Amino acid sequence: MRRPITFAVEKQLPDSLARAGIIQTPHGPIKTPAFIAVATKATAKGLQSLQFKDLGIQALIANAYHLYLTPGEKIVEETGGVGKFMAWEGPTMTDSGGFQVFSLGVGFGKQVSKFSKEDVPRQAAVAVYDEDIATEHGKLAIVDDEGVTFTSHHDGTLHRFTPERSIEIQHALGADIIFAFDEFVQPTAPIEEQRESMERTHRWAARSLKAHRQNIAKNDSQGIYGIVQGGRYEELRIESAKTLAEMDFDGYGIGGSFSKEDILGILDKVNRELPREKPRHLLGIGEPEDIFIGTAAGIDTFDCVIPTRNGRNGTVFTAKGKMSMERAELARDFSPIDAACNCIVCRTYTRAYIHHLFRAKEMLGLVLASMHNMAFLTSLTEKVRLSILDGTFENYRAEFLSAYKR
RNA sequence: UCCCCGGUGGCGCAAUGGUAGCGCAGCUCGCUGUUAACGAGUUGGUUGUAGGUUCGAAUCCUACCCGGGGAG
Repeated sequence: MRRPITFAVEKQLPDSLARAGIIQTPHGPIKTPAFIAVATKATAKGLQSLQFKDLGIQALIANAYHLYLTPGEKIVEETGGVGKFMAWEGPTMTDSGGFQVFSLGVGFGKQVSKFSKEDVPRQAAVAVYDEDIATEHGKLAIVDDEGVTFTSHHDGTLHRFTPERSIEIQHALGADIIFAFDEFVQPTAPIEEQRESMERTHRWAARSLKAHRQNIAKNDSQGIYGIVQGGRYEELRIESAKTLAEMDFDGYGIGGSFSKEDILGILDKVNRELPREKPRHLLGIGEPEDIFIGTAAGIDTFDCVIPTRNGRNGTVFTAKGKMSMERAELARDFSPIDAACNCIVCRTYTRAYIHHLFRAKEMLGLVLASMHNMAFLTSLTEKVRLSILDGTFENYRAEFLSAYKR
């Protein structure tokens, strides 16, 4: 039986895990390494579907939790799936909602970060079921082995996700690639807590996989990725990768928490445990430096909110590093955002104009910055891909990073 | 001409006797499986002018200047 999602490695670098390949989906190919645009609520904030191709977007990732709450997965299903819903013909993914249930439930207002930071107060990163803390601000997320009960961040209503329910929702949403329902705990959680959470994630992975394979029609049109957890602990990460590798997923997501410093060290060890012939997706990470680190460690696809979020918030990427479009010195800068960039924004508008739009709080500024950032990340990832294909990856990496350091 | 109200950092305001705060603007920074067009930090003031009362004045008194309103 031919699976809906297949992966072919075109080129594997000899002394590295870096590789270039093609993921085939029912809605077309994804040439990897690839930067997947985040479209949580069926919109890549600020960008029109019509523009996606021009911005180098190959595929999108939407979110089961958000679309379940609004507008509801049934409505998306009735329109023909999340891609159709948002007028996008290409490949799509959906995240399972595991991350959101925690970060929006108990964690809301508590400054949850995937990255461990020393200055975050201990209780600030609580991401799991402390009922006292939860009810303190009316939020709730209680985990049991069956699933998780939580309140909607919209109206406080009570909901329950199980691995089976998450898969059912993702079936309705109809993306080409769906993700197993996983659990997320704070990066600073002690190893015992991480282990417990990881083992629960493994059980949920098996159930997610089973729920998917049992639905013949959906199994025929959608692929499913398992999610590696284990926090910042190398032994847990490796164990998680080994455990999931034995399950017959169509690909693997690397989720959860890292500290920026040890992401590389852990990542390539994790990927060595995963089946070479299956695609690997690094969930939610995608600063330019991360693309190189991830690729070198064997990651095939990335997704990240950073191009659109930073764009909306006035920060743009350039070959020489990040830059705030609101800086006073740009008032009379009539050059493009990035002279080395040939995206439509850089070919059309000046820094002075976009600076003005931000100062004037005109929404076009947010849109243009988001467009450029998206084009920057997809183009960077494509260049990474080409450099792998022609064997110049390490050169390109060194060249880019030396110019990029700000 | 007289009467009333008001003059506080770029703008809008607060502080009525104890040595001036806030919002916005400005400046800078941060955002990594998006409740985020968000969040954080920060520079600016001899309080219209000149005197006086007081241990001490943005606050009270006098004069003048400026703005707004009213009377004539």
